[in-house]
Amino acid sequence: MSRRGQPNVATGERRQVILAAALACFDEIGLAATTMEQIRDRARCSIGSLYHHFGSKEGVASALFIDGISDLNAGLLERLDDCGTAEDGVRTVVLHYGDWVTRQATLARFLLHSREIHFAPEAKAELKAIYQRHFGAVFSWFGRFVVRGEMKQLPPETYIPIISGPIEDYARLWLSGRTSTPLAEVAEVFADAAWNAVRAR
Amino acid sequence: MSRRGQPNVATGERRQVILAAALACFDEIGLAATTMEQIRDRARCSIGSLYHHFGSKEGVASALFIDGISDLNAGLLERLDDCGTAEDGVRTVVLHYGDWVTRQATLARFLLHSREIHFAPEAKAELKAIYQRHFGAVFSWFGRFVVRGEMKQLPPETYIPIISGPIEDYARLWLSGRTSTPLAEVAEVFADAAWNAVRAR
Amino acid sequence: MSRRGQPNVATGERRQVILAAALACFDEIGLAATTMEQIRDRARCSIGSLYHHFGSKEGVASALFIDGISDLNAGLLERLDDCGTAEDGVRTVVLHYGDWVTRQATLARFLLHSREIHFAPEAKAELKAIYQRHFGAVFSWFGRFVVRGEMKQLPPETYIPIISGPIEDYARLWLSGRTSTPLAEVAEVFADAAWNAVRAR
Amino acid sequence: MSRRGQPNVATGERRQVILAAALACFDEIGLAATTMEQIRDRARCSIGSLYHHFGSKEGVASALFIDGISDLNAGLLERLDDCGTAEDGVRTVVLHYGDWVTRQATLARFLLHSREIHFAPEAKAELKAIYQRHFGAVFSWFGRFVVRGEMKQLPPETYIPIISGPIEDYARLWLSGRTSTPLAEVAEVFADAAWNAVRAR
DNA sequence: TATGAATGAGTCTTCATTCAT
DNA sequence: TATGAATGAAGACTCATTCAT
Repeated sequence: MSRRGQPNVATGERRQVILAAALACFDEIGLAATTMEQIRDRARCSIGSLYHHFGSKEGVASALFIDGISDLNAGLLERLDDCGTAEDGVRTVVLHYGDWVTRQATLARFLLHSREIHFAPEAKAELKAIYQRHFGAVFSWFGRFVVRGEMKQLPPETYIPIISGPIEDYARLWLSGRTSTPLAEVAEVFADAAWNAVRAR
Repeated sequence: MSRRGQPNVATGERRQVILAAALACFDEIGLAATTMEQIRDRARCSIGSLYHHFGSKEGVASALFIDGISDLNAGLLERLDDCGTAEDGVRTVVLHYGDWVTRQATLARFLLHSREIHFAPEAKAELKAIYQRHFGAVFSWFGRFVVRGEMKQLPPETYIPIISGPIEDYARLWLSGRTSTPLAEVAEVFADAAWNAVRAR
Repeated sequence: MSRRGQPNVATGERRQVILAAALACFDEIGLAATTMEQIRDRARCSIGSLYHHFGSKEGVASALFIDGISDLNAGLLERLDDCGTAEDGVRTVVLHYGDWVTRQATLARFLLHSREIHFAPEAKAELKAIYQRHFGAVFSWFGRFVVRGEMKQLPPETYIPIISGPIEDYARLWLSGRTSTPLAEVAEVFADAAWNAVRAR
Repeated sequence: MSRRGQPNVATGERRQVILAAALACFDEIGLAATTMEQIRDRARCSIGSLYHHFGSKEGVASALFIDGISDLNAGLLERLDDCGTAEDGVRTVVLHYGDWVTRQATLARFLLHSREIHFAPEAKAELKAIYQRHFGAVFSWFGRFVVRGEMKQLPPETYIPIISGPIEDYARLWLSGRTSTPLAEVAEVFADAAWNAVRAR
């Protein structure tokens, strides 16, 4: 039984309420500094309920992280489906990231600080699988354009930093409140830069 | 020789010994999970000495962070002094970051996770001053090239993400061990991409 | 039976056990010098239980103080109910104090050193309310005798020191072991002195 | 060499500065909560100096207490010298206490909470000697009036509580700020009460 | 499934005291 | 006499987790 998409509404709702409460706490107080008691207060449930649904504090953080990453990834693949050209694809990667971070600012802030989370082996494995599936699909989508000579041939590990690095960096800036210009307003600049950096000449 | 047979370290040296010990602990165990006891064991000093020099655990982390950022910044300004062209400057920003991260991998890993640190108001103010001074100098260095039309005119907040974002993103990857290709080997790729993204055409 | 074979005490009972243990410790070791560990050892409960019930060391002391004062006050009002004359009332104030201190010597010793306790604002407010209610009742009881001219008209704040001061002073002496003559044996002397000091002539 | 009255002016001054600083700290922060560091800050001297003069924190408190008690006692004996009648003597005991507490309010507050001090055996012995000498002199002064039948014959331990208890009780009240009527204004009332309580009829 | 009182190992931090200079 | 950096034992308190109901 997978964690997501189960029809058990009551349970699923309780789960979501807890995750939302935890996210708010992690964001305001920090992951390490947040206590289960604080999550419980915010979720208006019992300590027992927390442990029933997530097993541990780390379990809450893992679930939040995995749900978040899955949503972010799924959205990209969906939009990539409608793209026809390399430029379209590259710009979509950048713009989708900008859109998603704007819509899910708090969750995005949490995802960007994942290194604080001590994932259990199980969660680690699940994450690895998710990443492999996702980046497999993305690379397979872009591969043909490199083959056709429409995109530069670069060391494989550098494509993602070059395309997503700038907007991700700006997202950190914006999410931490150190800049007031909305992501949406500058996303096109990063899309341009990304395409300029990887297009073949 | 001091009471328990340890060499009587000069004050400044003692400070450095503690910071090095703390960095090693934060890196291996994580900031939140590291205890003052562990730092003390590693620094071979007393708990009292730790508190005498840094006041609190957060004080140790703050000092480490400020020292690190200052070193990184100072190095860049020094190298920028020898640059004559815009391209030279842009490439130097990227390459210096790559060099520094390679040389100071552990410290770099720590700096990249600054959000875990709960800076005291004082430390916050000091950091702000450091950033303002540094970025003031950097922007003033590059400003003339934008004026002369040798670099694109972009929203000011986007230059740093566009130029440094990719190598920073790759640095995260490399520092976390998720790629084995050394930073030095791909740094030129990011330098090219950065210059391509900001040069005027 | 609970986990470690201790009888599963009712919540109220557990509270009382802790308070009794704390009182014994405070008396033997001193408030400041008593550690929570010592209280726990004596109460045969966990540290967590201590904090669950009282929140802090100061919380234990406050509760002990408030419970004690309440018991002392309640006893006086009860006995005052049965008094018909001013002399009866004045003597009862003195004698009840003597009786109570004799019966509750340890608790009395603790109450007489209240200034060591750092009450939280909440506890302070509760205490103030208790005092106001109590002294309001006592003054209202005695008021008619002053009006009728059976007791001297004195500055209001001096009645309590004049009536209770001597026996309280002696109680300090006796409780600290600096005199061996029991309170009960000299209480009548203080009752006489009190009545002599406030009766109208 | 006794602690008081030495002609070494410089040293004596430093001693007084420290004692004054300590008194202020004890009064504001509480004896147990005051740290040597706080005393040092207030006395503007070094930690080493503190230990040189008083040996320990408890040593500071003891010296303060002994100096205070000695001053209070000496003043009474001086004034008693000028008294001719029993009534004069009894009233003087009460009024001198009131005067002294008014003049030395902070010191008085400290003396009234002596139970917090953990005197060293030496200090304990010194104190005991001081008390014996003082109360010996006082009792010897009053003794003749009891013999002559001018004062009531009471259990010896009850004289002091009866005579001094009320004003001491009021002093506690006033020193703690729970009454605004100055001691001086009500001292006569307590003098009257004391004389009424012990005069022979 | 839900509840929340109880647990206790583990932290950070304090602070009286020492002693080489 | 004076200084103050260094020491480390000791304490208050936290909080993830358990489990009987």
